[in-house]
Amino acid sequence: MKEDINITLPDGTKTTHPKGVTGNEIASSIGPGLAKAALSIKVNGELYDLTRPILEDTKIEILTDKNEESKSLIWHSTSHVMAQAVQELFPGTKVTLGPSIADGFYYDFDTEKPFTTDDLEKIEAKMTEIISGDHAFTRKTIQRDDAIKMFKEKGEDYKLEILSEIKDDTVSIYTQNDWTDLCRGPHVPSTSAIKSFKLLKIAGSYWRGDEKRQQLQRIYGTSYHNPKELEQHLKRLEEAKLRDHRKIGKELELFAFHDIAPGSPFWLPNGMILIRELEKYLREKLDDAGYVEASTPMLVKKSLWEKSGHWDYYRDSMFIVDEGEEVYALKPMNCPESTYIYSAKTRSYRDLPIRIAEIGRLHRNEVSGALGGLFRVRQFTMDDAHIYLLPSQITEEVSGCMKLVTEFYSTFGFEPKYFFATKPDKALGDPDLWVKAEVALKSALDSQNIDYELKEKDGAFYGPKIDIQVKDAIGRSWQLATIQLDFVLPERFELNFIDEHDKKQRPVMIHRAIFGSFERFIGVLIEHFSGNFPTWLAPVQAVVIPISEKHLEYATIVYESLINTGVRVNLDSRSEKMGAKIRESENMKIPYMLVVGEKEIENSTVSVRKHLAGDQGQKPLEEFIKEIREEITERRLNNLN
RNA sequence: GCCCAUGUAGCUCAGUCGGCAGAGCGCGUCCUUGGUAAGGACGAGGUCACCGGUUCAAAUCCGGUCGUGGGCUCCA
Repeated sequence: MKEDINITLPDGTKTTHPKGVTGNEIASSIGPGLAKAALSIKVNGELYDLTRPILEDTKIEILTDKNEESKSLIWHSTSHVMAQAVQELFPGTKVTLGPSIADGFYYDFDTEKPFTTDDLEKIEAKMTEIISGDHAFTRKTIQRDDAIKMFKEKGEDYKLEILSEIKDDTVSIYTQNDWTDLCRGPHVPSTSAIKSFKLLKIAGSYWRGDEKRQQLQRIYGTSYHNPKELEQHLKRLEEAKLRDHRKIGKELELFAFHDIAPGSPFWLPNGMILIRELEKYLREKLDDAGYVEASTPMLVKKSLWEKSGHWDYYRDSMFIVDEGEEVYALKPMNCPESTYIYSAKTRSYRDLPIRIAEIGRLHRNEVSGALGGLFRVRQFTMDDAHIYLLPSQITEEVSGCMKLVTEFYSTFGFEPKYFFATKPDKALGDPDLWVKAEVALKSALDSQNIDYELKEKDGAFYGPKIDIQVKDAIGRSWQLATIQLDFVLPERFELNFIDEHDKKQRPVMIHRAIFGSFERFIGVLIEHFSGNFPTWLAPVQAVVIPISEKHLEYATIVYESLINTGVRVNLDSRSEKMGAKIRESENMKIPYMLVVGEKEIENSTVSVRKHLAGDQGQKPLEEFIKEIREEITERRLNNLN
């Protein structure tokens, strides 16, 4: 006789089922509607196939397409269908890995001939055919040795490599429509759960992500149970494209790239305004936070890089200038040179912490395939700072850095998220100092009640760090700021200070950046704001639009009063119709358009039109000036995004 | 760096089978003087990324170089 097991439903209801009951059976016992909608079952927190027997007392949850988690099942299942389609269409193709990812799935194939865009259509057609067959995904547990035999017969070398790494005696395989893959699962019950899918792109990849190993062909796709969701997903991709900083940067004349300097932006006057405003804001903040500013040479002898260790580990990414007698290199980082500012004179413990900021232009010879718009460049400007301090000052100083970062980000509407990375296996520096520093960093986080994620062993070899990510207006995360402790550089450059007993001691060093690089940060800002910058950042803050030539005189008065109060304003005196001028100003995303005609001259007013918000009506000129000045000075967000 | 795609006017892009280089926007000149997202006419503007090959003939086909875009760390 079969024994019974107790199943607890999410609402707390307890039911009894025979041992070996499946998710399908439980769902049916609850209701036919649920049985039909069910995609998977969560057993003690682990996802199971609906056909997999449950063997012990447990809490369960039946998942339908309403649950986010079930999406990854659909994606993963679709990747199997795609792999089947590919192998049917292109015999001889070997399968490798095909996981679900953030918004879909991919599968990597080893194939003689790379796929083309036309192939994608063929593969999609074949997949549609397979899916319409309503084939069940069936799980089978088999002996590892049997699996090895099976995949050997199929010539699936990559699966054999995976099998050789699995230590269990048994492995699971999944079959749909006579096509079988080694897979941990779980899967949706049947291909019919895949209601809509799309293959998105073909890309190259490497087996195990290792460029020294076999080059593979990767196909990305996504799929949904609800066709509407696919539509929404594709729409989101379109929207992200509209925000692309490369597109907006061109339209708003912020920067340009030229073949003559791959990976290095040419900053156009409008983009330069962004840089200047950010620098200005940064410097205000740094002054308040007790920083001093320095500037170090861009081109230095290689002996510096030998001393810092970069020559051994970083040389491939450095631009080297060999002018005959001496080899120089363009600095890829500011830190080694910063130590020369510190050691320019004897430091007392009373002087610490010393906070040295540097807006430093750096060059890194990134491989050509890594470049991308402002996000990955060869020349960039870092908002760097190096803080020299006593070990006992770590908590307070790191707290200060985090406060600075948080304040900074709030100005842009970014929510920071913190990551605490601890000592990696390969680490240099005094182990005692590592322990103390990690405790100090943790207490800095705790003292400010900051939620953070622990990234164990993810610190730099020279010290633990706190990384800070922000989420932008459409929910994407960006890693921008970092606060890193360094025990190695002070050692290498023999930095010291005189302590209260007149003894030389070694300081600790903090590297910190708030927005990382101006280039990347501006790229993120462009996409975050969709180019609709808050007024304080907008390259042109207002444009005066006279209705006709008759109003040009008054328009000039308006224009000059704004100029005189420091507003970046244009006067559009062309003989165009007002509608055309407004259209162009809207396209250039200028925050304020000031229309002036007969009525405005009579009343000494301006008609204010706000970007994306439309006509705001008349307002005395003085009032408008006061308001825009306030908005700019307070660096207010405009909430247009 | 590697795989795929791609490069035509300042910008966005057409260019079929290899047969005289195109459009819209922008720019210049002139006309027009207007009330909240494009007024009109005329005109200038090209080493079809670069180098080589095939051909009577190349933007178009082939090879190479350079640039750009996507991907190459989401673990059966």
